[in-house]
Amino acid sequence: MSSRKVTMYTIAAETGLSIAAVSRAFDPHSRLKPEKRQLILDTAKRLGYVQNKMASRLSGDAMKIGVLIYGTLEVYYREYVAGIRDAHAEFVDYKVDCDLRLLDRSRDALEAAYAVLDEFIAAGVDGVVINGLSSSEHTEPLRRLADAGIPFILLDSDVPDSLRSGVSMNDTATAGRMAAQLLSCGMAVCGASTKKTAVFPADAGNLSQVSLTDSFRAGAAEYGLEVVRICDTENRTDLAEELLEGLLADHPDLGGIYISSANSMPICHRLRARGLAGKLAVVTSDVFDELNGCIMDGTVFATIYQDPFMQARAAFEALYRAAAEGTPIPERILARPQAVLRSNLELYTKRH
Amino acid sequence: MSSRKVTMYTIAAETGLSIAAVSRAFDPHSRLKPEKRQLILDTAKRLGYVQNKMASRLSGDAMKIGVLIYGTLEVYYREYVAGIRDAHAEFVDYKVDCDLRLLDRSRDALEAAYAVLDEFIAAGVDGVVINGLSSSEHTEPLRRLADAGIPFILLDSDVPDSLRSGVSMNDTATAGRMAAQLLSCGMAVCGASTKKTAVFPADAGNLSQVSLTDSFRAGAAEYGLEVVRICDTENRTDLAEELLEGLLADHPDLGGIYISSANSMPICHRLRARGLAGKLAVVTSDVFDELNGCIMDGTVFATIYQDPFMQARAAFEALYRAAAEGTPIPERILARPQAVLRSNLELYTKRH
DNA sequence: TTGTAGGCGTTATCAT
DNA sequence: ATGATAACGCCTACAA
Repeated sequence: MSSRKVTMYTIAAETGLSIAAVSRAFDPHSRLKPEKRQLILDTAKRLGYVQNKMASRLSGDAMKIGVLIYGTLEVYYREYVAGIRDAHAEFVDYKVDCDLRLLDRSRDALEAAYAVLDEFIAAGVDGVVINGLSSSEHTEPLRRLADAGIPFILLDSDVPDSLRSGVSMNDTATAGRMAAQLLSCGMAVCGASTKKTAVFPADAGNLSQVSLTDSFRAGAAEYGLEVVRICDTENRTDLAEELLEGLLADHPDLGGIYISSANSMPICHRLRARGLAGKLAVVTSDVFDELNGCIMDGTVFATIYQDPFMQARAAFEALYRAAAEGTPIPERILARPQAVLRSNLELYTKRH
Repeated sequence: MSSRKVTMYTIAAETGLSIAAVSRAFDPHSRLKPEKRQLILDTAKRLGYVQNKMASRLSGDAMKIGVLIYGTLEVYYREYVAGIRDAHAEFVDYKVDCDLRLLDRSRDALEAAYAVLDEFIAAGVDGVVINGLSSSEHTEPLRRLADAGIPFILLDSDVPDSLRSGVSMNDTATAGRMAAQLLSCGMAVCGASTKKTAVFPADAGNLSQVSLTDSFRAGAAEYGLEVVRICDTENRTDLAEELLEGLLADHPDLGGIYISSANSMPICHRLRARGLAGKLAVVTSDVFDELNGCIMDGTVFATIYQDPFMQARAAFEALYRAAAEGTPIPERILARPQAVLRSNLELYTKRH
């Protein structure tokens, strides 16, 4: 079939120039007489030459990407870890190392997390992925990375003034609207008597949560729902229950609830205890073992999967390409939120 | 920072053996004194050695994967092409070539498609992806590939007795159940007066369509729907319309329709013309430009995206890994069907 | 500015 | 059975 694979040598032979000249022609930083460069680039195009990044990385220096996950619960950050490992596996042959640090808020102090960032700086990593430092109080330590010239991507939620290179997160603008439409469906199925709904965000200090609440509001208007209350749970289990009780007392005819955080279990339990499971439509976020039963028995009508696996995977990949190929880091990498109902839950409970 | 990266040379130095011996130790086909091999494998594990497939492919022979798409409409196979190109791009550095042949049923004869397969055999490709030859009448030409010892994966639908290595398709068992649940939601939202539904499969000779119909039936039972008719459209536009008229004549109180093929436009047009748009719940398959308007205006309540991009991508990847790394080809590669409603349609109408 | 030569990690071809 | 050694495709000092 046709001729041999066209390499730099093919071009060198064609043009009568040296292999080094050909190599330099493709490196903008390298100096080469413009006419020679042009000749090389032209014949390269004519011959259909494609650079083999494999070979080029082979002789290049190894690089390292640091990952800091400062998580809350293992079930939540497990997918992040899986996504990072997957991306690393894809690029490991290109001589990328991955320094993955897993800290748990319940055991490890915030200082430990900051210390990891400093270690990354000291080690001279080529990029960093960070999850769990998503509020403006962490701006200063994050900026130290930026000051050191190390690009970093925040995972899950943004801190715009941290000078991060980008964010990899769920498409919250769409997810909230999906939640509204699904909730309206669930309410129709439940036979809710009103269009009254309420939202339970995790924490008003988290920009993703704010965006979800906002886009849910927009979706509610579009699908004819009324939003009677926003119940900020401050990430506390007890507060979530308390707020639910107050909500139901004030609105006994409530038709639906959207829980934008992963703090849905206490609410589901209260609803069951009060015999309201299935009488009220509930839309939640994320997929995790504890929630599955609620979806199967109808306590929860639908949940929105935020694809943390892809979020993490894409963040790592962007940093690798930036370091290895000079590709600019996109400011926003958005994962596609997916509707999970009883009929397709099974596809989200097992490994990829 | 530990020591340097551990390579085969590290192991050779550690064990005092030659680099060649180390290389052989990892190749089962290569002969080497068992004790030496064991020593090498042990120290490799101890040192945390990981093989660099990049370097190994560098010195290895180039390979080629053939792709035959015998499609119906550009909008349908465009995603297949994109998925193939994406996979090829990921592995191009590993010296894989991709011979992509695009035929169109409306222009190219079946013989042309068969001829492509023979060309692949003659060229000695290392694997083939095939779409559009998904009925048992094509068994014989497909077997010629198998006889030549060339592994191949069918895309979209299976022909079990073709001796294919595997199939890459949508998870039809789940998709049908999703369709049923979504249809029941849509019917609740529409305020349908009955639970009567009907299915419009493409073609009873296509196993994927059969599976979708079956799983829809199962889902219908689960969600309390009645299936009053299966309308086999035989892939014909005119027949679809005709069957719809007959269906509505017999069941004027029909509540919902599930169209498992991509032949949904004629039905949508008829429904609109009869003023039934939005009065009846409709669940369709796939995402393509023409359908978007129907989703936005409520003629179609939901559609099920079958992720042809991933189907193609995964097929190519499986063949590459089989040829390059000896990984066994999974018999079934299943893409995750996704629910697309008005609120998230936008995420499916633009490029990845 | 340009060319030569060595190295990156592995496999394959020769000898031995 | 085993060990040198030459590719593989590219980059980069180093030299000219």
